[in-house]
Amino acid sequence: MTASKVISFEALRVACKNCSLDTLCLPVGLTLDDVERLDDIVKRARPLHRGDYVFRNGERFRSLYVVKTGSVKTFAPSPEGGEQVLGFHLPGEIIGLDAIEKETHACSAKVLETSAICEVPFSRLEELSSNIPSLQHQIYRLLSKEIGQDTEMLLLLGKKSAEERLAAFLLSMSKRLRKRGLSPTDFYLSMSRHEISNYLGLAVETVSRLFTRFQDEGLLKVDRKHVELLDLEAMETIVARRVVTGDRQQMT
Amino acid sequence: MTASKVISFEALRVACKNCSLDTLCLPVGLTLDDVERLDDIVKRARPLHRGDYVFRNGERFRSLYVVKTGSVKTFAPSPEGGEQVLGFHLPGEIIGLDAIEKETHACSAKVLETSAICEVPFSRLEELSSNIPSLQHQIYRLLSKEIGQDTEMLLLLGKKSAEERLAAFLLSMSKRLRKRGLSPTDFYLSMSRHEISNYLGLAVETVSRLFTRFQDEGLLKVDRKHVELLDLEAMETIVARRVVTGDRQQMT
DNA sequence: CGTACTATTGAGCGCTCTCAAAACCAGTGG
DNA sequence: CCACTGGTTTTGAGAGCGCTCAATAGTACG
Repeated sequence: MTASKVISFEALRVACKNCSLDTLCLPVGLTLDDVERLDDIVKRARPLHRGDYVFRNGERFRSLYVVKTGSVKTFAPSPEGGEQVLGFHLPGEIIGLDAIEKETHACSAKVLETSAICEVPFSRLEELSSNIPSLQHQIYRLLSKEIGQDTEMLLLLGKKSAEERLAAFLLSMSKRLRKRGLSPTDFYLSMSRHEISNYLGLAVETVSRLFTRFQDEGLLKVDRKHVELLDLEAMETIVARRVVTGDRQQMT
Repeated sequence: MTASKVISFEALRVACKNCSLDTLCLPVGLTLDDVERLDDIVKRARPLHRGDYVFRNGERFRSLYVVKTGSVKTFAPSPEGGEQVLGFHLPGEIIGLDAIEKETHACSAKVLETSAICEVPFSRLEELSSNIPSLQHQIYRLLSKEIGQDTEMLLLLGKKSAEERLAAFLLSMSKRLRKRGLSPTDFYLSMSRHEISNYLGLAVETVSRLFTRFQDEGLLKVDRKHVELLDLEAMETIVARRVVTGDRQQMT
């Protein structure tokens, strides 16, 4: 909490000319000067096209990447050619956090549509964070947040039915779009059914059937990649239904 | 990489009188002086008994905790009284990393057997890390590692069969015990079948049946909580078998 | 206007869950 | 020492969810 000119969230957004820098900043604690220094190390967003890689499994880790526009999927290619989709990343979200430890990317990242991606060289970010405590704190928070999200996903995959998984997925998209000022009820999915099903640990056919069923039940309208959520509340109910399957007591 | 007296891994272990400090340190980059300062902020390990809480869901986040001896389970209690087991933590492992962001513990941690737990006040650790770049780096790595582990677990729950899950669980225990210098093939499980099944997203009965089957197949011997792994290689094969279910190609 | 891919729909099967009961274990008090 | 009790673990039988296989429909692109 450096005393000098602490900037507001809005000022911050303006200050971030070339990148979704607000992802890395908190609305408090960073001075305009700090933001400028941060801005300096962020490389200009380069536009990537559908199918382009942001980074590949096995590459040496050098930078974090922030999605500015578009969307990215991360996935772990398995030897036999199959892949496990690990996540979908929307504007404002950071990818590459899992590679810090081993200094090698354990997964690949591919853009799903034409996207602008900012590169943040990690070593320089690290240096900078040594000198700006609130930036350091923000990075700790970011990493911690990622852990929290993984934990939620873990719960989803471990304990929830196909229905609950798809509902949770759609609600997650909805909330993240809302956060970026986009419509939380009317959007296009940039990923295929196959990718969704892979991500959710389901078969493509199951996902397809569920979309149809949700539509029949009036929860949403779906046409190809275009989704319109009609009853967010009902979907919340589906997700919250049962957190744990058949759980009697538990001592310990 | 401060030039002065950089200590070795062994020296480090010796220097850590009251805690598994090596978890927080890297064998390189920290001077003896650094380690002492780190040691100063770590509170003496207090012994907890089976069923005691390290922290509870909803409590304000103040500290990270390092398991020195014994074992801990973390879990997210669900409203209806059920719980979702999030992880089991062995000596040398850190818990609480997911609470940094929200400054509130989103899960609870309970010791499974008599255990010694070190407390590391996070704000002091954070301060210290501002002044010791290599400590900062190590914390980034720790957080990143946690993300990587969650990702692996995610893959496990999303895509693997009951058989593969239990094998992966046992191998994970085995590897972690080996890392601490304990027998990787002969050990006692401090958690109940119920907790294992909950963790793996399976029914208790399924886990029980699998233990029996693994034993029949000569993979292990099991008696109550005592497990003896007889064929680590075969178990590795089971886990690696199929990373992704029914995955044809995938374009994009 | 085909070609290739993606999405949907249908039928059948298998893995894992659920329900139910028995076996086993640990601790308690007679 | 043994019966009693509450708990955990094991074992068995049956059902259902979601997967697999297969075919059809719809869509994008050359």
